[in-house]
Amino acid sequence: MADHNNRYETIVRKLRDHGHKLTPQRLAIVKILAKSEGHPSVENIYDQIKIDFPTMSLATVYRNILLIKSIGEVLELGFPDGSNRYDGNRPYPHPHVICIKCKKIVDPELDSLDDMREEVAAETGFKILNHRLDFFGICSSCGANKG
Amino acid sequence: MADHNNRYETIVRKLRDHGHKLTPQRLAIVKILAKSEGHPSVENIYDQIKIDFPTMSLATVYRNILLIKSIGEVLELGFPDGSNRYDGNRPYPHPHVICIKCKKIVDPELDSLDDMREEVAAETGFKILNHRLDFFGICSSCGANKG
DNA sequence: TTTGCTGCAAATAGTTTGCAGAGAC
DNA sequence: GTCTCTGCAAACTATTTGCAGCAAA
Repeated sequence: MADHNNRYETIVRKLRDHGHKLTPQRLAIVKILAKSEGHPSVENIYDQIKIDFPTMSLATVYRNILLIKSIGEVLELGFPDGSNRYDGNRPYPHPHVICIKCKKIVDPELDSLDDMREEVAAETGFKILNHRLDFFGICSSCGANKG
Repeated sequence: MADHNNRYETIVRKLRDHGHKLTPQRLAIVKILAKSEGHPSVENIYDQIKIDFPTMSLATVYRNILLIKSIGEVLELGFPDGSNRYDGNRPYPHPHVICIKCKKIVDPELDSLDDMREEVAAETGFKILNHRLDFFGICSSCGANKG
């Protein structure tokens, strides 16, 4: 998809503009982040890259994700159980719907959140900088395959 | 406050109904959960109880919170950085506003969330079971004391 | 008296870090 | 040629678990 190529180019350019070197490992990680629809995990990224780079280290994945986060080009979805999922396509806060069975993560369309932000700011006196909204449930495929 | 006493009684009764023993350590943990407005952390609970029970173990705090969670009487707010905060007053999902400076957590009043749940369910085909909504920002006290 | 609970210490697991060699520019 | 990056292994830290003694009911 054209969007994914754009994302790849955008992130690579931003890395270069910030003076970071473009190693093959780094580019492989960027490529996966840019082209994934499915909010991959660190392990997921690591496994995909090990096919082409058998010596790839998990530490390198962690370090590069940290770097790409620092330039604002990936959204980290950390969960309290310690799992992490990454969105390289929409690196800004947006709601997620998570299937608790198959762990699929979907981006719903919701536009009432901006109103809510203002409502919360007005009510609490906080200056709101960020937010996180997750819905947990059962997706239609998992709901159909009842055990 | 009467509400807090009610919460304490409710949780103790539910523990007894489930056949759990009422040890002094357990009751001390319940008391803190029931009376706290401020969403305490495990360390926070631990430190408060050590004043009266110097031999109290962190493991006991963890085990009892797990138990109280299992009977649905405390809401665990786990954060991706590994920190945890607990709400023994409203043990059901509700939005939170978190100050990123002083770590204060406030419960805002928001009623548009139920509509959102239905909207998401209709749009994605998920059966929504749970949700989590956090706003992050600077509270008015921290905003006033600019460094 | 029975059974579950506590305290201690060790184990666990995802992530981070130190270091020496490799490689982008 | 310089300076960052990588891979490996060790370190880190919040939480969990095994076990022996203790205590609620």
